[in-house]
Amino acid sequence: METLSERLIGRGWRMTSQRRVIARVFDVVGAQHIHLTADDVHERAAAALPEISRATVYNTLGEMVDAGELLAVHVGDRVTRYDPNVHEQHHHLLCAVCSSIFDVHAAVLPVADAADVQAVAPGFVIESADVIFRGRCAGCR
Amino acid sequence: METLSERLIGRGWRMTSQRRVIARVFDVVGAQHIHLTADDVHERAAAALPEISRATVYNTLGEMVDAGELLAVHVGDRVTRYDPNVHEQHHHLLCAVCSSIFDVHAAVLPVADAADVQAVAPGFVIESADVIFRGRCAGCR
DNA sequence: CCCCTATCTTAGACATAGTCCAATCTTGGA
DNA sequence: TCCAAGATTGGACTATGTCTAAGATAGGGG
Repeated sequence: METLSERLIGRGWRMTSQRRVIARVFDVVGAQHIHLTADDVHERAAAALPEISRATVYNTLGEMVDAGELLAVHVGDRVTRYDPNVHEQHHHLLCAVCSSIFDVHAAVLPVADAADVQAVAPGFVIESADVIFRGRCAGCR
Repeated sequence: METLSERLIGRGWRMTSQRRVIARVFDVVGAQHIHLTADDVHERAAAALPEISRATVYNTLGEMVDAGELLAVHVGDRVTRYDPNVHEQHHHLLCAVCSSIFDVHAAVLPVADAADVQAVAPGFVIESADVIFRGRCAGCR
C-alpha cells in the first residue's frame, strides 16, 4: 500500500516540509494500531523539524481527516486521536486501565432495531456506526 | 420509577439545596432523551438557585456518574453530556447536522469476532460496548 | 432543640485541547 | 526567475473541565 505521503502527492497537495514530516510520523509507525493525539504528532514532527507550529499540525491533521486520509477517533476523553488505518472498516477496543487502543473488526455490524429507531426518531436515517468496545487488556487483568 | 432526587436520598446523600436543584433538572425533563452538558445543567439549576457555582455542578454530576445515577455520554465533540436513562441498556443516535441525540436500543449487540480480538490484542476481555449511530434526522434530510 | 463536625459549596486560579487571525513565507506553474 | 495562491507562524483567544483553601451547612448525638 502507498504511504500517506505518496497519497497526498497523488491528491495534488503542495508538499511542504511540514506536511512531509507530519505524514512521515504516520508512515514510520506503520498503518496499524496508531492513535496519536495532535500534540503527540506535534512532538514527533518537531523532532525532525523543530520550528513546526502547533497550528500547522492542527490544520494539517484536520485537512487530512477531511480528505479521508486519516480517521478522527474519540474514546471518551476530550482528546481527538488520529488513526491512519482508513482502508479497512474497523472499530476500537479500549483498555479501561491503560487506555491502549486496538483496531478490531466487528464480526456483527451493530444494527439498531428499525422499529425502535422510527419510534424514537421518526425519519432518522443511519449512515454509519462507531463502536468502542471497553474492557481490559492482558497486561491489565 | 423513582425520581433521581428520591434515589439520591435512598443512597444516604446529604440533601443540600444545590443537589436538590441539580437532580430536579433531570426530574422535570423526564428520563428519556435528555443529554445536557454540565453548563446546560448549571444554567438550568441557576434559574432556580442563582448562586450555585459551576464547581458544584461539575462535582455533583461527577458524583452522580460514579454512583451510577447518570451516564456520561461522549459523541465526538469535546463535551461530556449527562444522560439520566441509566436503567435501560441503550446506545445513541446522533444527527450529523443538528447534533440531536436520541436513545436507541440496538437489536443486535455488536460482537467483535473473538478470533480477531485475540489476534490484535491477545488476552483482551471485552466488558461493554458503546455505539454511536450517525446519520440524519427527519428535519435535516 | 442545639451543637458539632464531617461533608458540601464557593470563587477564582489553573490546566488542557483546540481555534483563529493577520502577517509573512514558500511552492510550483508560467 | 517570478509571482500569486496557498501554507505557515506565534500568540491571543475560547471552551470545557479541574483544583484549592476558606467558609457554610446538614443532620445525628446529646
